[in-house]
Amino acid sequence: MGVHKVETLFANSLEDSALSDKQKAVLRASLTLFSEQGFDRTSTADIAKRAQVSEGTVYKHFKTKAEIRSAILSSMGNLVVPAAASEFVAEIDPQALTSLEALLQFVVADRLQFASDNRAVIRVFVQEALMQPALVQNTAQQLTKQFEQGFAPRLHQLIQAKQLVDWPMLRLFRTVAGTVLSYALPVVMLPPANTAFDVEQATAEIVETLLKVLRP
Amino acid sequence: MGVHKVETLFANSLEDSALSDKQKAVLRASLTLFSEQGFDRTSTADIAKRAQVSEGTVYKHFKTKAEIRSAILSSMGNLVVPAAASEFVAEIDPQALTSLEALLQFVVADRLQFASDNRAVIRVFVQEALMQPALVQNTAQQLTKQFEQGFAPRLHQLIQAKQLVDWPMLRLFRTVAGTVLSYALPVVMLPPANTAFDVEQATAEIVETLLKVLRP
DNA sequence: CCCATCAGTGAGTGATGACTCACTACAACT
DNA sequence: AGTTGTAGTGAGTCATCACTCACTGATGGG
Repeated sequence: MGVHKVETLFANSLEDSALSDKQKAVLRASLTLFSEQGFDRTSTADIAKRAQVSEGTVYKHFKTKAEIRSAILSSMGNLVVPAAASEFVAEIDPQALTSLEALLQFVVADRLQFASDNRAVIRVFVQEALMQPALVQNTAQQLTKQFEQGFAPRLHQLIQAKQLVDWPMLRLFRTVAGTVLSYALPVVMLPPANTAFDVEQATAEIVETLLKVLRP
Repeated sequence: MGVHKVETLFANSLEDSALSDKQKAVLRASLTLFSEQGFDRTSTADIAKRAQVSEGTVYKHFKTKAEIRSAILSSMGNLVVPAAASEFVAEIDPQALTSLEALLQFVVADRLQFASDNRAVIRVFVQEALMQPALVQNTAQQLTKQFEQGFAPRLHQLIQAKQLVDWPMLRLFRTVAGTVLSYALPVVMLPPANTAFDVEQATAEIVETLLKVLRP
């Protein structure tokens, strides 16, 4: 199923960028702390401590604390999300094309796994999105583009094959996203300990539900 | 449809409590600022300024800044949510019982209106919920209780009348909540200017979608 | 009329936290 | 060996912010 941990993609994307080990440690520590306590409640001293680095080092590469957040979020918004999405689109099993059920099966399982793997980053993202509408809009646009290129054509095929109800793309997207969200949200919001989450079972339930709606 | 603005219920609930006009102004200003900039980025000086009050006055009634937030959130969690919810349950048109469609129509329109009316408070709540899992769990419990008392019986009736698919209550809840969320989320996350939101049309679409899933 | 009470004031305080800078260690090149 | 460049250090600075307190003015009861 490929790499789904944004942390991993993030780390990989840092290998290329000429950052020293300590700088990477700073970014990793920041991501952890931001997701645990929030950006504002994380001091640069905290970051330095967690990264086992002096506070000066934190500022050697990043001019401000906000720049650290930017590094994480832009990596997320402009690099990781599209990367994950296109990887994801590219990965779609060609045979998944043939049946609505197989397509849903794949998409739903994939996104649930994504949500469950990336609690931390999602939390940072949501937190920031609440204060920066532009961030929401950018990401929405990115996703829309990916969706229109990767998905819409396949959906049109399914509609023509009378396997999929003939609704506007936005409505199809909403239906799937909403149902997936209703399972993913508790996983992201609650501590992992409280949520014994069975991706397979959830997927089965969601797909069953969606098939009822999405068949013509 | 009764009062749905949490701000209004909140204000009403303050009328009773023996707070002076200035104290109420403090709470109102705090709510606005918290929802606009977040709790951490709002200074007590900001609050005082917005409430047209000296900083000392802010601390006359509330011992700490966190106490202001508590006043807002607990009012939300322990008072307003149940109040709104039970008001809401009590309001359900008896005739709505007879048909699944009428019930959905009412519930969906009501919750959409709620989301659209209460962007500000919802944002404060989500922001805080990200850092306090306990808050999520408390609210979830409150809602569950209300749901089980107010809704579950009616749903059981509909199931027995073969009007509603025989799924566990949690799954029924998820289905409805997920679909409503897929319409409500953009409204809450994006600035109102960008979202010309037509509750009626959205309701119609959601109900149509839900009927497809929820019929046996 | 005087005193007590109390909401309200705003200058002040101590702590915190983002950011700086003079310095060190070390590697690479001449 | 000497020079230069670069990553890293951590004590120090300055602004901000949550919170305090000595004071004021208005209200009302005796």
